[in-house]
Amino acid sequence: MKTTPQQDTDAALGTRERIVRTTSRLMQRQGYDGTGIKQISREAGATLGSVYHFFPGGKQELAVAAIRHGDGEFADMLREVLAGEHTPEAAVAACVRSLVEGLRASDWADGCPVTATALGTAGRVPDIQQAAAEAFARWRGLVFDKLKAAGIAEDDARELASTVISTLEGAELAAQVARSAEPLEAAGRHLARLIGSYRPA
Amino acid sequence: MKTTPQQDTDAALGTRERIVRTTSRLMQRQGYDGTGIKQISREAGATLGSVYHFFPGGKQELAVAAIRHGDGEFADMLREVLAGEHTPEAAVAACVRSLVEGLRASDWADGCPVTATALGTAGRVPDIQQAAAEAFARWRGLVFDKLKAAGIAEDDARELASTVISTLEGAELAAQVARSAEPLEAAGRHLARLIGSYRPA
DNA sequence: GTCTATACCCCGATAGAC
DNA sequence: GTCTATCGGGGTATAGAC
Repeated sequence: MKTTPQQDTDAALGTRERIVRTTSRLMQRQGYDGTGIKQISREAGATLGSVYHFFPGGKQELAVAAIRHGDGEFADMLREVLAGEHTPEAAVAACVRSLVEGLRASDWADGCPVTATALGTAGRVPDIQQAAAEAFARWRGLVFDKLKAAGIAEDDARELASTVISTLEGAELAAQVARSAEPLEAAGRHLARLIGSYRPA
Repeated sequence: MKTTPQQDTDAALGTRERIVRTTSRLMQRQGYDGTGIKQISREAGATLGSVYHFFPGGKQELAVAAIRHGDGEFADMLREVLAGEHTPEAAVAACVRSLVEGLRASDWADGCPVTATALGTAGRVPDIQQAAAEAFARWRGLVFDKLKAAGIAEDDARELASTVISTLEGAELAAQVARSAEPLEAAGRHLARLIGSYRPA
């Protein structure tokens, strides 16, 4: 039985990991400025002293760790759906289904684990911007590999991978704002069509 | 000569309008939680009393007014480029150029005037979410009209308009994070190609 | 590593004179 | 409509016992 409002699987984790996951989840929903360190320590079941023990750099260091964590989570999901489908078109569709599922399960609250944090600090905190840029680049790289493996020319694949990630980001945002899966589903269909137009006969 | 750090054209404006513009500009860069009412009053050259006189609903009412203002600004830009180009493909390209110009001019700080505010308050403040949803819907409507006028079937045009707005949003975000025009330029080329694939012969 | 207490500051919001 | 003063609370961060 839990006495703190932390997430189900966090009980057996180390303190540091619990803090990182809690920070990631909170900043994903509330952004950087909307998330307080006291709230993090409360919901992670750690004292304020522990938080500053593991993250002496304070809130900025916490945000960077949270973005890296979200980066890894999303990359894992991407790798899984990319590996589970034969064509990149099917993989994009599977990715959309996964994103829709996550949004619905959270009542449209949990979008991209990087966007909210990165957007609220654009230009103000270089470390955070850097971590977000690395995340986006990693995700583009995973899509690029899949497109290239499907026989698409390298230059085309690189540009396409960029647009696939951009479009999924934007459509997830539109879905959150509209509280509807439609923008994501339309984007998935269009991305599949676009990718198909680049495939070798 | 100015003594307050407000924007150039704001000097002759009424107090209310000056407050709205300042709020829109600040929340666009810093988000809802990152923007303080005292900062708004300072940069708008209005006293705190004036701010609460015009916006008794406080910060939430300010945010809604700021989003409506940003909505109108972006819609005006959209109408202008859509009317200035014959084909929807050319219009999308012109739109990308306009977005890139705005990003560069602000050193990649000024992205979509709605996203940052809406994202940081997703689910928490229904009024803000509603205003953001209306903005997105309006922009989709403008693109829809252009696509339909180009002879694209109504159902296709509706879905395409959704993806055009989603992709531009996502690509602008990616461009901010990467501090590079590339994601937006790639997205523009791909959107033109996608639209072209729906046009009647 | 964990905990409590606290310093110092800015937050949103209000009151009431002018 | 404009202005100043202030309230109550929460923000980040630190100090130092255990």
